[in-house]
Amino acid sequence: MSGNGVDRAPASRRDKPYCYEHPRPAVTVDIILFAFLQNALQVLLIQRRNEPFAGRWALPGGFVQIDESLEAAARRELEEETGVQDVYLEQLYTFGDPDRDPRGRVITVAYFALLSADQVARSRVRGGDDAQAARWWNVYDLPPLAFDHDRILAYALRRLRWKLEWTGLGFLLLPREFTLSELQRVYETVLNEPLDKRNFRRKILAAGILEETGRYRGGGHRPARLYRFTAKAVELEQARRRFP
Amino acid sequence: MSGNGVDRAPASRRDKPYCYEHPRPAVTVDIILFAFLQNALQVLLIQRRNEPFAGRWALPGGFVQIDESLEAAARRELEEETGVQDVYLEQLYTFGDPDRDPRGRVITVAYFALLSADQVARSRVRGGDDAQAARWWNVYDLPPLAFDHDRILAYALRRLRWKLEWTGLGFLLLPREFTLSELQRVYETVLNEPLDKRNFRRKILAAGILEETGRYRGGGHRPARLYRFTAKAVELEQARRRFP
DNA sequence: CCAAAAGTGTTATGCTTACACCCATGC
DNA sequence: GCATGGGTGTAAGCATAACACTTTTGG
Repeated sequence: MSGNGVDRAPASRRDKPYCYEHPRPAVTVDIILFAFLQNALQVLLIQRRNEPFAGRWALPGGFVQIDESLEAAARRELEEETGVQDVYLEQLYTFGDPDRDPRGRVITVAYFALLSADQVARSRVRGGDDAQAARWWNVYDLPPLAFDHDRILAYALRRLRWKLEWTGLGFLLLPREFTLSELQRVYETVLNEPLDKRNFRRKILAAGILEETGRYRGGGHRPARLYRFTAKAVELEQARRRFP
Repeated sequence: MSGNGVDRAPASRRDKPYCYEHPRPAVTVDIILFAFLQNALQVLLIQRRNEPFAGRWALPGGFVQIDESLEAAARRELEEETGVQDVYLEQLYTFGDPDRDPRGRVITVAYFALLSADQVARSRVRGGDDAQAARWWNVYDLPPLAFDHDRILAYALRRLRWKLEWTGLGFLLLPREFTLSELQRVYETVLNEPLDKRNFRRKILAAGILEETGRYRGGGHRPARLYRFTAKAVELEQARRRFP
């Protein structure tokens, strides 16, 4: 390994002042932001304003600043895009094929994020500098995507499914208080298969990560008990000797 | 996102000829190479020759070339270090804290690899440019490591354990033909707990990824049947709707 | 009283675990 | 013949999966 320092170039080259002995890739983070809206699993996409892929939809993301961690970069992008903080975030995979971006070598670290319904309500979704528009798309009905973002998204969906099959973290997509039927609908939508009501309830309650609020949601018919997740639910589920 | 091109600087600055508008991190791959030697789970480390951490042991790795994929970089490093090809390789995680390398911003994509006993036998372990020495270390008895490599290694071990708990891929650490007792010893060593012989055999045979060779290994006492893994074993186990 | 969603238990099946003795060989 | 590792089966407990009816409310 050789010198890793940076040299500021003289004023005559101020347009490209960061110089290195060897060529370096650009490093970005891309965020796959899932939310559960209108009874559907949705993902946030932004429409690109510039070439390449102008007009196409893409995952939100941006360059990693030189002095911020990867996760900090992901959180920053996420907040820029939605205004929301304290989002459940998890590193997904790093995509670095040399030709994945026609402008040059760009390595992207993909993060996947789950936005609760409360957070969606508080959020103000907007495009960044490079985008005309930002909106939620149903994951089962997506437009063509820019770059290799279809592949990244497919992978994120696999991971989300795995997560819900093996952990009880589905409540991260719901509001603070929710009914078991709502939670079941989340699982059914993500896993894309129907689940047995009694078995679902037994299993999710046995996990010990939910507690009753004592309140009820009346809505036309028999009121449903409201639950919330316990303070240590996320931690507990993460620790359940699964991976990662 | 702004210009991503590269400018070759004039001859006067030929020492650092690659210039960019914004500062860029260096990107490396690090390999956690596991093998099962002398009845122990071992990992390949190289001793650093240069500062920082001169004399300390570190994971093998190196810079990602500008025109190679991340996995290709990992395979190249692996072959440089060991001379072995066709290794089982899997992306682990990307570590990118700003201060993980005192020389500057270095983001590393960690890959973990499993070397079969045959491959170990064929390999010629040697240090790279930057190393004085390379050798195998028992994972349960490691020296202090350079950078954040202890953290990376701990994570790799967690992943390996998870892999062996949930898949039958332990044979990747053994020679082409092996006995069930040898396979069990691999699992016990990696998981660091004793396993029941009968249950282990039932489970591993039920997975349908092993077949008898018809041959036996005599070694002092009652000869043991030799098994090999089937051609599609790796594929099969990967596909078993687990993650990743 | 009817529509709509909430809520609730039991049984059968398969998987996991625990556990102890005989077998084949080399010396 | 004995020491050493190879090889085998069964029973109990536990988790999963399948399955249908009653309850509560609003209109």
